[in-house]
Amino acid sequence: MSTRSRILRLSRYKNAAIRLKSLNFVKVFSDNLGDATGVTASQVRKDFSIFGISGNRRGGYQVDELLVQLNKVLGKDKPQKFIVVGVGNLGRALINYPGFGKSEIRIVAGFDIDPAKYNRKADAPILPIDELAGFAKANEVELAIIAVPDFAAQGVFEKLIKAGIKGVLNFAPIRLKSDDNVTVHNLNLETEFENLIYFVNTKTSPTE
Amino acid sequence: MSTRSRILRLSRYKNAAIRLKSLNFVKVFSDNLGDATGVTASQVRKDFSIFGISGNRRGGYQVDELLVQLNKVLGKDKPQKFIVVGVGNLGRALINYPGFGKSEIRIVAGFDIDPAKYNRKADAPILPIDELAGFAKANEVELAIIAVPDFAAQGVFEKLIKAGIKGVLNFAPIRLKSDDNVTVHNLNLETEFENLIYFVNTKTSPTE
DNA sequence: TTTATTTTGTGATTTTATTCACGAAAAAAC
DNA sequence: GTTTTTTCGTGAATAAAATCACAAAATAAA
Ligand SMILES: NC(=O)c1ccc[n+]([C@@H]2O[C@H](COP(=O)([O-])OP(=O)(O)OC[C@H]3O[C@@H](n4cnc5c(N)ncnc54)[C@H](O)[C@@H]3O)[C@@H](O)[C@H]2O)c1
Ligand SMILES: NC(=O)c1ccc[n+]([C@@H]2O[C@H](COP(=O)([O-])OP(=O)(O)OC[C@H]3O[C@@H](n4cnc5c(N)ncnc54)[C@H](O)[C@@H]3O)[C@@H](O)[C@H]2O)c1
Repeated sequence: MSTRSRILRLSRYKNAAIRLKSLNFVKVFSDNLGDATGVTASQVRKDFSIFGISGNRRGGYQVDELLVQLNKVLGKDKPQKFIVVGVGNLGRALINYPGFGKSEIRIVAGFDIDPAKYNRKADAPILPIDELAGFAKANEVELAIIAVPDFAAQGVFEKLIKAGIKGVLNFAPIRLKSDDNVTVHNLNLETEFENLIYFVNTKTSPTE
Repeated sequence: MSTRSRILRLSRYKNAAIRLKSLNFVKVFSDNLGDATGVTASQVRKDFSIFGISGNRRGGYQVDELLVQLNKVLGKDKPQKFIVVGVGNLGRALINYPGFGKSEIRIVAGFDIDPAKYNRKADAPILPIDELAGFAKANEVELAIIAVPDFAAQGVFEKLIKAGIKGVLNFAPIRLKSDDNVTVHNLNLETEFENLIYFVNTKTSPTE
């Protein structure tokens, strides 16, 4: 019923709806959302139908109402707290990114092993890794981002599990395995680069 | 024949093969690669079969030979030059990432509108955006990364097209459209966060 | 009010992707 | 040298995803 790509599409519909709302749309049609996200109108309707999101025949979807429903499905009707482990180039970019603020994503702390990174005064404090479990429990955080080097990722993952973390977004280029207790999404940027390279090379290749 | 997710899998097989090679494996089986990447062995063999990558019955695949073939399919048998537009938090993280060096991905320059970012002396110089077209043509770069704020992304995209860029990896949270001349991969990190939130929330939800 | 038009919602159909299953080849064991 | 074991390669079968197509509802027009 709920596959990864279907949920990714719902997020995109939500983003498209936000954009259309900012252009003063009051209602949108499946056709608009399809155009904005690059899928067919019936794909949009089928996705909505599966989550019980309904509109009005001939009237489309009320943007405000649609956003409420999408946010509800996506679990974004309440703030979601994340911690970041590894405050290097990437970790810092995520912590400093103000765009998450607009959404309900809150990065509440960073953890590192390098004392030079510590900063207890920042909005999202940067703390020693030893304080991870205590912080996560005290603040009821169950989502984490791994942004440490590949060789450190498995160890950090195990610490996160012990700290009661339930979901991990892993940027290190190794595959961490999900299990019943912890959902892991591995996001390998290098793989995304390679994918682009492939499609550019095959399209421009003079042999076809 | 060649779909996006199939190519993503090939990249993962390649990464797995590199890791197994570093563990002194000389040959690998479809079963090993499946385990390492989270797919079935027959998926691995089918993917290989589609690209004419073959091994030996009972002997599996010679790691070195496999890597040569995978790199060839993926277009990674030669260095691939990228430029980054927008040298902010994310752009800087990408430019400074040494991990791309090991692979054949080379970020050869950054471009920005903020003079405070310029630095002609760096290995990958940071240059004014006006020099983009000249640089891209002089250095035969056809791949680019967009790491500017959302409102600037469409404008930058059009400049990249004029500069003869053929492939774009877009980190700004708006959907840029590919056409026959330019391949675009939109990578929305917020969407990835939302996806994780959904799966964690639905799994831990006490209602099911 | 009646008729025409538009757009949803969803089963039926088609397309695409994955897995199954087994013959053939290669290596190992006997 | 023969038999057994293992693993590939791939066509056939199954499963999953996307699209089609159309009745039903809602609105607008007449
Ligand atoms: N920067 C990029 O653009 C980029 C691109 C692709 C992939 N990645 C991946 O993302 C991850 C982070 O990359 P980065 O460029 O930010 O690396 P980085 O080296 O800049 O930062 C890593 C940080 O992790 C900290 N660290 C190391 N071991 C730790 C541990 N055991 N516990 C807590 N903290 C620890 C280090 O002190 C450092 O601050 C890496 O796995 C990298 O391969 C990064
Ligand atoms: N930082 C993150 O973790 C993160 C997370 C999700 C999405 N993103 C997206 O990635 C993009 C970059 O994010 P960031 O945090 O690095 O932003 P940033 O504000 O730190 O940097 C943006 C850079 O782009 C430059 N710029 C602005 N307009 C430009 C133009 N027309 N031409 C050239 N350069 C221009 C700015 O001078 C700045 O250096 C944004 O679209 C953001 O939404 C970032």
